[in-house]
Amino acid sequence: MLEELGFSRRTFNMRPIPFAGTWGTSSSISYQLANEQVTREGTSELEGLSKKEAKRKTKELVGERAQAIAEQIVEALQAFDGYAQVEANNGYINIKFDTQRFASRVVNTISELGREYGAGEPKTDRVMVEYSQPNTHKAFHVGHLRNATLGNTLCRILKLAGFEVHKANYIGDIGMHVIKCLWCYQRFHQGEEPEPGERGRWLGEIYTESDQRVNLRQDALGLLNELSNEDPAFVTMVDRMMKELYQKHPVGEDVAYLLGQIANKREIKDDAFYSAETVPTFWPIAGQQLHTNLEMARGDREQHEDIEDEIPEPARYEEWIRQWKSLSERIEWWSWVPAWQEEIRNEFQRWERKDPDFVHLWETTRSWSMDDFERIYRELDIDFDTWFYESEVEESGREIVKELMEREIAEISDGLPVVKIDEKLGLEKETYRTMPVLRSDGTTLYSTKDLALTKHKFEEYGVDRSIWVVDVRQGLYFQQIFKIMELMGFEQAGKCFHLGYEMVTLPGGAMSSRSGNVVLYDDIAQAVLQRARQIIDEKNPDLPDEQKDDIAHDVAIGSLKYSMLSRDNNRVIVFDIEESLSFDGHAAPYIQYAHARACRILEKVDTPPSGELRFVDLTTEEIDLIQQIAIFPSEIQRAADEYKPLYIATYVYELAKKFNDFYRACPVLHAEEPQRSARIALVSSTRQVLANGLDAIGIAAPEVM
RNA sequence: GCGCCCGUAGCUCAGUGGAUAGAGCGUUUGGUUGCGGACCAAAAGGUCGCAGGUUCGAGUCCUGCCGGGCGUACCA
Repeated sequence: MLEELGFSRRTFNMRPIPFAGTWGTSSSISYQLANEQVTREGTSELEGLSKKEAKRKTKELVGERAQAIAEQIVEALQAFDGYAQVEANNGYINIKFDTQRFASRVVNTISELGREYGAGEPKTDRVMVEYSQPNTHKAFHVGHLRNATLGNTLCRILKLAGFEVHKANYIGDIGMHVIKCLWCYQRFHQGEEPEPGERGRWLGEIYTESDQRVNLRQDALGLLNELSNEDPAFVTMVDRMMKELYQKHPVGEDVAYLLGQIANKREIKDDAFYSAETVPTFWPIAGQQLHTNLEMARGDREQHEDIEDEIPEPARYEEWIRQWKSLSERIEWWSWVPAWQEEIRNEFQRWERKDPDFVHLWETTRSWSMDDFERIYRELDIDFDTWFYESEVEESGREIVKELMEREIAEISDGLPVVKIDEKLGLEKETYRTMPVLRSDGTTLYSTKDLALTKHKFEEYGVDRSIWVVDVRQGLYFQQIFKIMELMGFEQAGKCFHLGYEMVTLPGGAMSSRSGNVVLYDDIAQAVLQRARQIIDEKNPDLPDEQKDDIAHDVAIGSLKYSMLSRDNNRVIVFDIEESLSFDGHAAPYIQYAHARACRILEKVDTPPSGELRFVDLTTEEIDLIQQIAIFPSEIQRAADEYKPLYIATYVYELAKKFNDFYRACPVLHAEEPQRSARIALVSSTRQVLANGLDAIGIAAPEVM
């Protein structure tokens, strides 16, 4: 057709018309054609103009020409049948569909396919997705929730898009964290055993305590170092503080060391002290000074005009004092730390030689955590086809290291086997760096086990693609793993993909169980459930209790999941507890509510519409809604192609919004025939797509709420 | 140093090289002789971090800079 008009042949690149209430497709091809014409015809009009003016003129000419060409093409298109209307607008060619015909086609398709609507053609690729990977002996917090939700949703979308999906979990049931936890348990909590149901959480607390014990020195000095660097008042007062310290604790070398390091803002190191009493003795003095400084920061600033800018905000002092207080409770641990670290190393050796008592304790406590995880997955409606365990790949990990050494891919450096990846690849610029594959004492690292597991996945599972849903901070780590697999000659390494996601932080900063700045899944789930239940009691007091519980669960969990999915995965989520308890606006309950509303209408229909549907005099709201339900399958495909559950989270929200617009503007049950039947069918289709869409992101669609 | 990510409305965030950059929260003012008000409408709110470049056309692609976060050999 274009050739007839004297243009060269090309494909029309169509996209939806971006105006509400119109339904069809548009093309900006006229711009491309106009540009070619203008360029070809030369630049006589542009002569003598500055570069900027020439550019502006060109833009103007192209714009005019585009409109002319669009009109020309529209003229030619009028001769064809099948469109309701064709028009040239603002240089674009808009082809509007016959709404009646397309509306009934979309609605009929959905009604035929039902739960299958949105599913893609079966694909040949088998995809393995590894996600969740919680550590036993540690608490499950909202950061883990992001991973589990993202991974599970990705699996659902890939499956719907037509891929054969293999869901894998990889439990961190051994490693330094487990050893630390069990050391602390035996040393300080021997024989204690909480109620079933609380045991997993309790173990997590033991782990935190252990971590605090071992890191006491590091944490205390961390605070002092921060104060040296960021609180000028603290540094100024260091002489007076040292005088006081010297009176209480006259180990001259240590006092001089502290004085020197703080005064010169140099890092204080814990192995530089002669006496283990120095820091614990200094601690109350430092705290006193912090309180004095806080008073000063709060006080009349005019009195300190000379250093006004340098004094930190009172809020910072409050935070420092909070940290100081928390550390004060355990500062007497200082002298124990080296011995404890030694004990933990010994504990690791007990595991290495499979000491029966130790293994027994490990098995028992491990199952406490596993019971918890299984309960949480049930609550979240998240499941797996395969469960891998770190403890199962330790041996094959050692073998793979042996192989790496024999093949000279790995070498000994500083007393431990490492792979110098850049060197092996002949890269000049540092890219993959060096990866240690075993500790110098022979114990296995995370990398040791992951190499073995990856090999296992390649050899035992016939997967074409393998995806790891893991925190983005491990980006370099996975590149290293994949490169090492490549160096070993595994072709599949090219089809490995690390789907990274950013962390979940709290308003007070990054989550850290050691500092107590953490939101546990169980706590937040309970709070959200309670709130959901409370709202249902208000909105729908007559429902039976059991049903209320079910709905509260669907709404609460859905809401939590949605908050994890409605942000792009490479964006940090600042988890706000207040916000997570609000069910208004852009959140899962909004979408679920639309679904419940649709169900309500359908419930009141006595006889379902029969015969051919006639969509006459469609309103803007109806057209927008029909368009939205029509694009569901392509949205699924797009989300699967790009590994972006976010697209579907956004999509279902938009759909709910459009349904609510429709709901307000278009009476259904009170409409006249044939409109009534058509609208009932549209509500039914919309309900189906809402349900399918929510299912794709793992969120329940209750019929009543 | 090197590498990755983020910067869009007061706040939290969407945005597939294409038409007038959109939601939610918050603020102000309204809406049920209609199928559920967990809803809806209106108002106010923008140098899309800055500067170049590519393009007929850039929030979107490229380069440089600024600001923030993260990673960078025996944690996972």
